[in-house]
Amino acid sequence: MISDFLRGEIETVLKGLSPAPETKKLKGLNIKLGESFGDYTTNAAIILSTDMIVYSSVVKNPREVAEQIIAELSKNEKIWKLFSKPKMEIAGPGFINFYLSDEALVDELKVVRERVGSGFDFLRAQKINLEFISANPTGELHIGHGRGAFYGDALSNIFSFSGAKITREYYINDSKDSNQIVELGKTALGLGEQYKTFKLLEIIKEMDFSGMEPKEAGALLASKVQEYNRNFIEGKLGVKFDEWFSENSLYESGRVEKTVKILTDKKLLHKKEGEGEALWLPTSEYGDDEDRVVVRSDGTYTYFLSDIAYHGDKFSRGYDKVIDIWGADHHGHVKRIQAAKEILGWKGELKVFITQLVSLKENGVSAKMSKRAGNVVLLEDLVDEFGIDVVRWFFSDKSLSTHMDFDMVLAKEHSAKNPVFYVQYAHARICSILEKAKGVTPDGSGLPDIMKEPAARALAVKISEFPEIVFSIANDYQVHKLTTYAYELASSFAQFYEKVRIVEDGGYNQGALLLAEIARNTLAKSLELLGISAPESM
RNA sequence: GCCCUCGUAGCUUAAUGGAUAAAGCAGGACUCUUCUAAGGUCUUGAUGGGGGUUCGAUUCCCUCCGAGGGCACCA
Repeated sequence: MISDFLRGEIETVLKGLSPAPETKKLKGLNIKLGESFGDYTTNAAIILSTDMIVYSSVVKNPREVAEQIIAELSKNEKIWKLFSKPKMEIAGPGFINFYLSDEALVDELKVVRERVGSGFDFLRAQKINLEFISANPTGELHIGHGRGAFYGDALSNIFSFSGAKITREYYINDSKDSNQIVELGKTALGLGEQYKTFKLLEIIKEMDFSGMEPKEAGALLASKVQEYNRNFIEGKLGVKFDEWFSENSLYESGRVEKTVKILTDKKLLHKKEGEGEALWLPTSEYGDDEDRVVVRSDGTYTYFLSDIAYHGDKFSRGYDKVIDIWGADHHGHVKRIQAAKEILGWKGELKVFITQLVSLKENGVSAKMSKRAGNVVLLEDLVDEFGIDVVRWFFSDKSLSTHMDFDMVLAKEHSAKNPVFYVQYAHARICSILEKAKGVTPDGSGLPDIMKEPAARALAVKISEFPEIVFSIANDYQVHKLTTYAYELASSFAQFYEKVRIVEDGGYNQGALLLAEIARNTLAKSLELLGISAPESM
């Protein structure tokens, strides 16, 4: 990647300066992709300038420092080839802007072309487990689940595409002894109201619970609900999992029991004065607000205990990284599970991402969305109403921490002119053009020529950003950057399309044809990673 | 009361501490004899209030105001 290479070279130059900047300062070094300020831009001279002024006997301003950096970089043959001297400019308070040479841009295009097919190796050999959705088997998925679902799916795709070995996992809270299963059973038997929804009643109607205890009825109903949810997730949402992990299996396999034994053997559990026979794990010594009960006074196990057993199981499978994507209502669990990891010394990294809830607006008034109240908006209804592509885009173009306002009225208006159609339309357009040029294999010789056209060059630059975007997301998990990128890429193509004719009288503009093809493939890959279809005609 | 998020244009959202705060929708004005006008061009319009750190703050810190979520021997 060019920005990566550039960063390395600039750091080398900076470290070679006298006096050398503090490491702290180097952390503020930026290499940014830009449009109005060069293809790449850096603040190297600015972050340094205060040091220079303080330490050097000769006072220098950032622009002077920038000149010095450019002079050093110019001695580097590779840099020279990439940018060439007149293409490094000082601007503003001392930013250095780099303009790629056309040759370098063409080379980069060819790299992207190949990588779109083969993938990257940013996360090569990393084993990562991603657990997401994990909706309770007590009801259908609501729109809040959509965030974790689409985010987790796209992030998994991007990790895989970056060379990691991914396990997508779904945890099923089907422990037979849990209160929620018992409550579900009561509802099944007509003895309770918990989790009662229209759909649940429909399912109950088709089943026979006669003669069952609440516990049994609940377990049976939960398995039915789970089956329904799984079909929905795999079918309508198009989200696939490698592992559907049952909480109950942890009990059946003795994993939970074993966890208690480990904790007991290590003398990690304790009773509390005046708090009965309950056994506590001292999570407060590891950052949690208070200690947590793992074995209740009556000897039964808490959810936290099975969760420890579950995470212990995940880590025992040898992942470099274990990622949990939880809803905002679980944020209070983050500290305790992190504490459990410290206490038990699991090897590897544990990351927990919290997806903020989706709030519902009706006629401008915010309404609550609670699974147990009647006021639920089901994800399935949303998908049926707007289509999976629109819903995925709508959910994926926002950062996870955004408190998303879902206004049904606005969404309906929005869907007609949704950005996702714009992106898909650009893809379909290119396909249509390429169809006309079927049988023509552009050899790439026309590429340097077409770079002289600003709109073509701008498109090429946008395409060359693709590796940077993937790399960036693989490292900071900000999936929404990909929707932004896909839109910008589509927009760059639309502008290119206005300016450059690809199919000409009796022939083709070879450079433009190849550029369009690369744009198409990059666009298709971006959509694929997001789990959104790339239609060939619209 | 404590903890976690969030507050940016009329609306929905962007912006690893950087240059003129960026898009879409909505509003206004143009643009098809041309490979898909679901397109292109131009335009109106914003960082909740107050302090602080910094050469530079939407971003970091403090405080106030407002919104959502969580504070079980439920899951």
